[in-house]
Amino acid sequence: MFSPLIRKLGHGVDLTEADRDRLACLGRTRQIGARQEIIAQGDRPEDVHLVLSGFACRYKVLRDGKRQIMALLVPGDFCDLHVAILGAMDHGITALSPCTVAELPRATILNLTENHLRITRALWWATLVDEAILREWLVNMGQREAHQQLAHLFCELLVRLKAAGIGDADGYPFPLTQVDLAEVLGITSVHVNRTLQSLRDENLIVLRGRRLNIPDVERLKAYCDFDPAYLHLVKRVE
Amino acid sequence: MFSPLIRKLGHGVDLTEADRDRLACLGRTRQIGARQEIIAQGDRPEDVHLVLSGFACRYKVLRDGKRQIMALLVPGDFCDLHVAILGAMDHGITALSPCTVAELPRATILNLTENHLRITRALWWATLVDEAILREWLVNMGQREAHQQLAHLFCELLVRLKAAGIGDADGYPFPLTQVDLAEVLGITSVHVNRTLQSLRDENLIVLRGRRLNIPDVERLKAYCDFDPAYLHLVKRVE
DNA sequence: CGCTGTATTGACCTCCTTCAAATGCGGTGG
DNA sequence: CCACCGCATTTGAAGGAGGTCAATACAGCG
Repeated sequence: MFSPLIRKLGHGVDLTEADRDRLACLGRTRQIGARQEIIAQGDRPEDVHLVLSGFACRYKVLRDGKRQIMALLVPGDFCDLHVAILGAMDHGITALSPCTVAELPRATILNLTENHLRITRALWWATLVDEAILREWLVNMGQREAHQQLAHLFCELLVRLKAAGIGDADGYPFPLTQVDLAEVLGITSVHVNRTLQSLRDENLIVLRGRRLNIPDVERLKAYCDFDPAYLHLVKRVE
Repeated sequence: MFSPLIRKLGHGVDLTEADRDRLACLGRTRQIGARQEIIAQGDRPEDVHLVLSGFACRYKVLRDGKRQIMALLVPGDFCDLHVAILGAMDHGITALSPCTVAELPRATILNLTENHLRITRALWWATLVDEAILREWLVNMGQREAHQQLAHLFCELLVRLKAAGIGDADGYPFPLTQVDLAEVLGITSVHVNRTLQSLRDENLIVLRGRRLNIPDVERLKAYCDFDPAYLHLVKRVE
């Protein structure tokens, strides 16, 4: 049930069989429809939420109504591991597709982290990877232009989804609309549309029916100068 | 000596007098010249670095030579609290002005966090605030245009520096060049220049001799829709 | 088979970039 | 105190990436 999480954490920390069992079934799950709010800005959720299936996003809405998506959450990603420390949520979380979400009582998490050093490290590792992704997104927005931005995002998701056990070597389910993509990259949906078309024309991607395929992964990576090191998902030689 | 850190942490967690003493003098300090590297990309530093005075930045350089600054580090900010978990640095850290940096042996940090729950929480809180700042920067780059971006950055620094005990109610030392600013915001230095001029023309800021003054803080905040909640520096009513 | 949301297109506009040159300024040495 | 150097700031002109607005086409679905 929690396999996307366990799978992902395995890339950062060596968990024992017992650790895996402890993580294997905590709390209850909830189904969430596409476009439904999971956690609202300002909330102080009692439980920690974990995405088990589907896509969700962190976002902020400005006073003028513009929305920026600050993270895409895929299976194995936590929504709000931080809220216990920080107090209220300074942003919202919404499902982009139908989602299954686990609700872990805060006490369970606290108990785990107090008694199991390796699990604590694994969770900390996960939050640091989230931060590293955020940094790379900043680079993406600041220094690359639309074509490379999109390509880079597609490459990132390929790696992240593989780590969660989703999709295959050259494609994955992709429920985001062009408006969603625009809000991720900080550009217009009109411009996303035109940029996608040109990527398609160059046969760098095939995006159809809520699924993305990448005919030549190496070519796409080269196109946007993608280096997966920041994801910390490849165990390095010590 | 460590007062900027202690001051800052006090905004997030209630430290006891004893906790403060424990944080008050750890490890040795090092002077770093402006434009000197503090930690290089790919390093695996043995010590944890903490800025005590001056400004530094996190950055990444792309293959084509373009540089994106992903964080400004001011007194009280850690450079690499995360590296112990994550392995190698996936980015570099450079001094933007002459800096004093404390080098805390990793063992000291580990020891502190193993034995003092409140300090652990405080350090964790600090990394979460860093992450929250990163998210807001993403919003800034994605949704605001240059004028508001700059204004927002200036407002953020006013609050952060005050929390570290630097500057006064309406201004602070500001050693960044226009090129640095450009690399923070993901725009050209030429455009930074023209944008600064127009902010000056509207008397929203006074930037001269490496010092920034804000004649009317409320007006500047309103101008860029600044809400300091994301900094988690104001203790909220429970 | 109509409804609703998403994708696509066109025309026009503007913010920001690019390139290149000029000006200003703080520090240093004479 | 002045001349000079290197760096940062400023300016101009021209071009391009991306934005805006609004209409149209399309697709899934009850």
